[in-house]
Amino acid sequence: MSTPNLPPLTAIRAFEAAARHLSFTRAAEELGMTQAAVSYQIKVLEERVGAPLFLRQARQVALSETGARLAPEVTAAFEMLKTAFAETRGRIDGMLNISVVPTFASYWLARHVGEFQMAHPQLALRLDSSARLVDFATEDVDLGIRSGPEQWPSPEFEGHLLLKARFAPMLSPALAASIGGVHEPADLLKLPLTDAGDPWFEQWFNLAGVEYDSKSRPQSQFGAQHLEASAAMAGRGVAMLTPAFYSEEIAAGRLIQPFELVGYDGHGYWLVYPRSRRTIPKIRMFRDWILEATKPLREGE
Amino acid sequence: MSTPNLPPLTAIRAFEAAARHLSFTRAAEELGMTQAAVSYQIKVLEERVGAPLFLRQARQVALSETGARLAPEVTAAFEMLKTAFAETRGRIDGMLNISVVPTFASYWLARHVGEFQMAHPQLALRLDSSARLVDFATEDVDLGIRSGPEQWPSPEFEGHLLLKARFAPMLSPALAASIGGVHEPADLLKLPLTDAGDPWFEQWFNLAGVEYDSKSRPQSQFGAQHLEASAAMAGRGVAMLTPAFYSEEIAAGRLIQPFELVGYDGHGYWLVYPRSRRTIPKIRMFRDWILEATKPLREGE
DNA sequence: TATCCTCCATAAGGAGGTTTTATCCATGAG
DNA sequence: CTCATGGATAAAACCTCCTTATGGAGGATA
Repeated sequence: MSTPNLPPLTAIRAFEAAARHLSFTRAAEELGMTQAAVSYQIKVLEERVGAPLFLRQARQVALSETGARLAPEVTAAFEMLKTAFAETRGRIDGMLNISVVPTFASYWLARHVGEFQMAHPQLALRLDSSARLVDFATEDVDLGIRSGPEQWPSPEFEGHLLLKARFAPMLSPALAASIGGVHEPADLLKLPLTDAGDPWFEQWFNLAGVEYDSKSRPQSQFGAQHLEASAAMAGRGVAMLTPAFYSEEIAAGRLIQPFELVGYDGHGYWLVYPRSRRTIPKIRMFRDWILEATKPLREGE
Repeated sequence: MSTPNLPPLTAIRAFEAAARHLSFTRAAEELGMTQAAVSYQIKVLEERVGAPLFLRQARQVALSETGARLAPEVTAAFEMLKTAFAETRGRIDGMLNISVVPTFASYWLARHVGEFQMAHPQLALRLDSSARLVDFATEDVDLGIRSGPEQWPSPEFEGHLLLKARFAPMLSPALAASIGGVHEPADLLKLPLTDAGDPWFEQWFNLAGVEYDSKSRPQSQFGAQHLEASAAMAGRGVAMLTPAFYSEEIAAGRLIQPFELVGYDGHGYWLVYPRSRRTIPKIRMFRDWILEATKPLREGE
């Protein structure tokens, strides 16, 4: 079929309201405009349709036959639109999609997200844990938690530092025992490293006064700290981890941190989201919550 | 429920088309606007809704979850509107409402309307025959056929003279025979008149050189000529009728017009309709047809 | 891998559709 | 008869919406 080009939508909307109220004046009130505007729009529509839609009677208008046939259909269509957008609004407001780097997801968020859900039970949370860099334009994500350098440099994104990514070597008690205990930093080099190419190793050993060259090691992949942690707990090597994440593992004896010395290269975990969306309630709710909840992580250092 | 105020309708329309095509460019083509305009409208809608509706991917856009939920509903709503207006158009274009004064309806239109319907079978005709003055604003009427004075005086109505309302006395043959035949105008005064107050009687008798004073007679009601005609044919009196309407009755012997003398006071039968609607096809069709079909009535005099 | 092509985003500017203001008219009520 | 209500209309202001122009990103092509 060809294009039966609809009449101007504003005119249709005016007609719809007027048909419901059988009054231009009340329709104008509902639509937040003047009676004159409604009258004009109805006239426009009547000219477009080629027939009167209302019969102007004394002190009131009545639907013409044409108008009477049209009105229920039009009202129904608008009803559909209204409910569709209302539902959408409800769904959007009630659903929070967060893309989180795996490490943060596993070792902090997983353990604390319950607090947020208790505080905001009306919000459904959907966590997507992936190392992929989130693109708010391409993916369906409200908030991201990413690791990145000191200043999150972007005019279009808002960024909040959640936690500085300090690091220190960790390993399983069994692995330490296998070489008679780890007493000085150099001892660690007697053991396998979970990700020898990680520049953190070089930085930390340099800090500890031990020579170490990462250039000769395999390339690291950043952001997979949780995998290294698993390997370390399994006793497969020494991992360079962020202590704040693993206090429970240390307390439980699954990991030990042989030295107090921690490195820091300016990287951290950031909460990020499009600046344009910073005032949306659910965004603010989560931001406020997580900034408060992670405050101990930042203060302790 | 409160007013869930819809987002701008133009934005919704752009979204609807874009969602169907999964392309802003093609949506713009369909809507007869530029891609930039669609992009802008989508953006407006996304800001209103508070969530992205499309995921901008390379060389194409995809619906976001929100968009995907919204799209079918919105499309359905627009579909309703389109079909509603399309049907309305069909019904309007195919239906012609005419309000006709009874006399003209009975004695001319009824006998000729078949010709019009043969010529335009796609048009459904609805004839309303009433003496009431038609008000195009208050009633659901496309065309009117009324009687009125010489010039149809109105800037907002178009008027075409169909027939001059000449008049002459008529009566049934039986009634004429009852007084031994009608030989001169004054003979008519021996018989009852169907509507003695009709000014036409006064005018005609004056024309005929016979004294007659309508002031003393009961008040006439104009436009009920068909009633007088019926009365005359039933032999109940002499009626002042427009000869053009009753040629068949005369030919059939149901009425006789004893004198050639006809009166004329400037009144006539007019086709009238709102000037603003003069270019509508069905209006033009009927106007052209009836002007042509009534041409003999005007030429014969 | 350099270039082209496609598709979307964005800024600035302007036209035209909407709306408002102000007023008039008709009708029905008090 | 006067007032109140509801709609129509004209003129002018407003502002939304669209266009033009341009840029950027990502595939496609060679």
